[in-house]
Amino acid sequence: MPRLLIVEDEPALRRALAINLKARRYDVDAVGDGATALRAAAAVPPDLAIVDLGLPDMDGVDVIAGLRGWTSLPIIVLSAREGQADKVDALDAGADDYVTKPFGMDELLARIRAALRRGGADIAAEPKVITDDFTLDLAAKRAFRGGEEVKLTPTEWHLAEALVRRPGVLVPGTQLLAEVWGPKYERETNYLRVYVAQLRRKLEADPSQPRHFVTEPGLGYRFEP
Amino acid sequence: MPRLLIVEDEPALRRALAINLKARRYDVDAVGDGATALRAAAAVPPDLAIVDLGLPDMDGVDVIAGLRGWTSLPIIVLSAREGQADKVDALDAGADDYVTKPFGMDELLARIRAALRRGGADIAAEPKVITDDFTLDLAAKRAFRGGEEVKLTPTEWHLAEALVRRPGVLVPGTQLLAEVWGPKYERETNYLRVYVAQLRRKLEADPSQPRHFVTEPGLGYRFEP
DNA sequence: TTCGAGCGTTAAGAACGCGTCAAGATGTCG
DNA sequence: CGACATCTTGACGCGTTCTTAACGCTCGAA
Repeated sequence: MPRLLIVEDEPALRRALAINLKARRYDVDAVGDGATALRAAAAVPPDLAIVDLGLPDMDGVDVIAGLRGWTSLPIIVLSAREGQADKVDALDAGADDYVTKPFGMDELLARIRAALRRGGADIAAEPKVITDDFTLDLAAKRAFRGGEEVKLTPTEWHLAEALVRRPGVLVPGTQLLAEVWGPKYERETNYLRVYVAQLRRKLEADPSQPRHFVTEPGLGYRFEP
Repeated sequence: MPRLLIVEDEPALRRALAINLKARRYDVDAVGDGATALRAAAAVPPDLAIVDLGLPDMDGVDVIAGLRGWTSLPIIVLSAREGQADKVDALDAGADDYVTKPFGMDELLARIRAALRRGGADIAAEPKVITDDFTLDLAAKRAFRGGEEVKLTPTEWHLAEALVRRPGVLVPGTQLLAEVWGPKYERETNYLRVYVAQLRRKLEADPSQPRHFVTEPGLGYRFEP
């Protein structure tokens, strides 16, 4: 499930948000001030941050800027301030969305979904990848084919995720190698051949004629949903 | 400058928006109903769409869904409706942001900047090249002609990209050779003849009378959208 | 008309990338 | 320590793609 970081100084609202979002099965991390927020985000990068503009220790805009310095995760701003100028400042500092208090939980949830969706983290929100032949539950790390569970090794999972994350898109071999084995392995095309073959053997209905893990000769591999 | 598509039925607001955004140097396309919007977007894919929910001919949510069917461009929704349910519906249909009327132009501009920033205005709508005869999806590395997918080899892709990246511009043969095969191959005009012919055979409706990959005798080649 | 230059077409061998298999190396758990 | 799973590495065959060369065509100039 996507990991959310809530930065809200008012304890009542912080708890309410945390409970509501946890009920929606999000992984929630809730902190009360900007410094703690930046530290928490650095320790375990969340998939999305919800930041209150009115914080005790620093301006919310600075928190946004601090996050934007090193990550591109979606940021939703909460604020009681009605002013246009605040909105503009926050958005230009790098926020992705701005919600004015009081707000409804439904709206916030919808905006979270929208932000995660375009952030690409939405695979986490809907962590089940389903095809005609097999199903991958990325969150639970379980794979099924024809009702039977199939066991994938860690490397196989890593490779499968790298492909499944961009459905229909061609991923160059070098990029897959860098993502799964590290940048130094970009030339070890052997690894790809071996592990793609194993994925196909375990997941495809007919491994010799793969329908979902497709080779684009000379270019890379593609996952077809 | 990024291209914006405005879908707003009220003429006064439509004009006001268009004027304001044009003053900000955006390329603006303003239409008054959903059907025209979908047609305009298909003709010239914009970098961002601003959609009013209350349209005369169809629900704004359907416009959003219609756009989402084939493109991932950022969509900002305008609405006078205060209801939570409308926001949730629009966001879940694929909208990226929701602005309630009345709104300030500064806020809208800030939200446009935020949407373009994360959409990566360049990659969002750019990598699809569409002609009467074929479609190239440069990001996904897929080519279609008449609904059927066509396979291009690595070199063919490379050459196609070099031409398609500069629509309507004449590219000298030496430049193409240098870009695809390397500076040392600038005299191997053979390669060009062979591979341009293959591109035409795979993509043009009538390869013997090419309409999109045009030869400029003595000069080079040109891609006509 | 003849000639030559530039372009389109075709075909063949060479080179490359991919799938496959299998054995050795490494790691993990009882 | 041993058993087992996983990862790494090398080698081979096969199909595709690239490279290269030759030929025919058109068009403008001599």
